[in-house]
Amino acid sequence: RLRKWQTRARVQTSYERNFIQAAQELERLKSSMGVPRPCVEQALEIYRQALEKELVRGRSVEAMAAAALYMACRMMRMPRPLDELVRYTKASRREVARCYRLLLRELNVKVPISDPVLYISRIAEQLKLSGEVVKAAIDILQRAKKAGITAGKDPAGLAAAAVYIASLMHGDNRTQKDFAVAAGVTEVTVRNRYKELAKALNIKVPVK
Amino acid sequence: MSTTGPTYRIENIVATVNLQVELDLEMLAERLAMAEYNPDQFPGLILRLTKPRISALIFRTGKMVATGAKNEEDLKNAVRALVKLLKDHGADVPFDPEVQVQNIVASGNLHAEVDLEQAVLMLENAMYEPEQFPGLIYRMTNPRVVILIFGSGKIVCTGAKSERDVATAVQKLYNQLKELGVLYVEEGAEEEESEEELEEL
DNA sequence: AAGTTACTTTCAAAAGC
DNA sequence: GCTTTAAAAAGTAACTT
Repeated sequence: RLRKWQTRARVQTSYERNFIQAAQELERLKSSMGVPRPCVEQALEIYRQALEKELVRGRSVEAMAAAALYMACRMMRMPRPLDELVRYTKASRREVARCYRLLLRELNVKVPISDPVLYISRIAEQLKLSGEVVKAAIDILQRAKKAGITAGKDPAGLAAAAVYIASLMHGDNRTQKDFAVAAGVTEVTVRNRYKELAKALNIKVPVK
Repeated sequence: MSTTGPTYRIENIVATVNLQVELDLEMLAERLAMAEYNPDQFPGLILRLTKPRISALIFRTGKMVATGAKNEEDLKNAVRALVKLLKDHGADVPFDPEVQVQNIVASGNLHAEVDLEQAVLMLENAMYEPEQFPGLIYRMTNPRVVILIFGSGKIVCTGAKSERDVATAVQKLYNQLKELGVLYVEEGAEEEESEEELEEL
């Protein structure tokens, strides 16, 4: 056994072993969550940098890999909510969030500010909405941002409400709950954002 | 009429007290009805005072942590009350133990809305993740405090060891944000905000 | 849909796991 | 790192009524 250990130690450092574990975990997340390959590749690069800066010490490979993937998806402009990502890992939300903050601080990476517009496509896909509706929703969000009513709000909730309003204006008859589920927020949140957006942007919704 | 600069109010003071003597927490827990003591869960005995509403964590080593005070006066009164309480229940503790303020939490108001997206791009050591928390988290270097900044202009300052640090930090934050041009006052509300917070200093 | 309660974030100290 | 205390901010969530 000693010889086997020596052989392994010679060809595979702890760094490499850890990296391989992370790569396997990211591969698993990719297939279970349906994350695009570019995001996984970006996550691998982030994880590699984290390993080089020894940020993985004392932390679980799963938590750091999940945090790297979360960051990678945002960098690739294909954000996945942290709460959704956490459902596929055995690491706790708290641990993943802590790793993410560590990566933000220690790596010289720029993660774009979370933009509610990026949450529209996923909602639209799930509800099979038209390009017209998507365009209208994007316009609503841009106006909302100019009106200064988006500060501190969950981008997913803002996106859900914008798409809901855009759908109503295009004669769609799906409920607030459909949009809430698609966005991963509650109906209460969609309703609150909807009221604020309609009021601030003077949006009149056709009474069906 | 002047809703000029920023205002703040101390919400909580955390302090440590060193009684310099070993304490029998088991005995104290038996004699003090209001005491909460679950050594399996936490090594400290928990006492909640009601006069000034302050909570104390008392440890075997004679060290304690007092939280909940809104001013130094309440803190001093609480320490006196705690000392008397412990003495009355068999613990031989000194009358005026050493008290050290460890952290001060204050809420505040910049009286102007803040463009958090712009602010996070221009401030060093700032983080803004609306997906997880509505406030921008700003780590100020000097004074060394952490400030949570909300879009409404309301803030929370924590980590300060003195009220002076809070005052300095809040004013400095206001100046920095103003300089960065990320503060906005509602067009028709330059001089309002109805609330009664005249007692903020 | 309104209300209530409760959790997210930040901080520091204590003793011990 | 965790456990426990307290407190505020604004948003979101989960129950009740």
